[in-house]
Amino acid sequence: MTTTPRRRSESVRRTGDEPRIDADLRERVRARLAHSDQRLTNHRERLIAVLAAAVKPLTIPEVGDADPELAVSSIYRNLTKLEELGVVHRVVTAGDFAHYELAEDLTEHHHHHVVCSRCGAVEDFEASVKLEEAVRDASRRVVRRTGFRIERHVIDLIGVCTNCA
Amino acid sequence: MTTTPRRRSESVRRTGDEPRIDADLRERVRARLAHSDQRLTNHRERLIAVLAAAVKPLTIPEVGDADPELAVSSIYRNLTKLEELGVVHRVVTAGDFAHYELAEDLTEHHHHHVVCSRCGAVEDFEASVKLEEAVRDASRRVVRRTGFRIERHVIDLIGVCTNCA
DNA sequence: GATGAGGATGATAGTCATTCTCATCTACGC
DNA sequence: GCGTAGATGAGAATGACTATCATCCTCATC
Repeated sequence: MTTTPRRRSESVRRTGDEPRIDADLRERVRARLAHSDQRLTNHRERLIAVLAAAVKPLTIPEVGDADPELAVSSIYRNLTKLEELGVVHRVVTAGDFAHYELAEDLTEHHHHHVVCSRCGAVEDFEASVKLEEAVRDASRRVVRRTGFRIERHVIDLIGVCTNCA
Repeated sequence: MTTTPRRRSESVRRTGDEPRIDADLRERVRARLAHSDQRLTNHRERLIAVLAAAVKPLTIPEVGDADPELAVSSIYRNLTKLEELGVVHRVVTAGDFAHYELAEDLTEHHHHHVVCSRCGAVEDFEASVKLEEAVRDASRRVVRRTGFRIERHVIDLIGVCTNCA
């Protein structure tokens, strides 16, 4: 815990009750939940809505700020469950909080992360075709050598963000 | 904290008092410490010795198992300090414990990691020239776009190790 | 070879993100 | 309406990590 906690209550949207979420996305999430006998509850849909609206992976406090109706314990519980089901993905950084984003196969947007080593802030970037090819080659080699079943890859660029510099 | 703590007390070496560490490595570490008015104490040298002997990044419990004379609180303190000084590097995974390894510029061995998403175990692998080139290109693009000062990159292959499969 | 000062050590207590508990609520079938 | 199974949320518990502080080196100076 060397970094200071980040507070960013910026746009606290006071939505009435309807979570804004694309109908197509909702159906895909619902299908994935149903596959494991899980419901897409109102709260879960809101959670998805917050993540879908974000342009970068969010921490739990950020999710709570974006929709204050969501209780912290429920955010944790639901994010954990949604991660098990492959709906969201947890991004691990050196910061104090884990970051969460929608799974790539739901957003159709394969990307990677730029991470600030000071404050743990995360941004997205897209890799070149050459980079993706090279990673795929490496995966194949590693599978042969170690016996790991490789499921995905992470490419992080680590540096210092403009805020911390 | 979904994974169970890993206990691996394998070869608990009862060294007399001399930490086995390559003289060249010791001088480079000492120089780096001296640069910030830090001493290379007996305990720190042992810590380095444990990491140098390992073929993969170790957790704090693993370091403690490898050299039981080292107190846990001192391991934490020293690893934190050594990381600040760029002597060791902290590897963040989804597991319960952080992993530590010697910094690459001390080992002259640029490499990346294969990480088990179940238990957090880590192995090393080396990337192809093509992969490294592609990452360097991506870094340059990101620097132009975001203003981040990029210092290094992480390429992790995430999967399930043979133990957990 | 004492002395003292500054840093290092280690047992223990504290911190805090995350997980667990459990009483309550909600959705839905009967 | 009634029952049941899962979802919620406030607060307690967990546990990796950090801070504290009395004690122990290390080493230069006398």
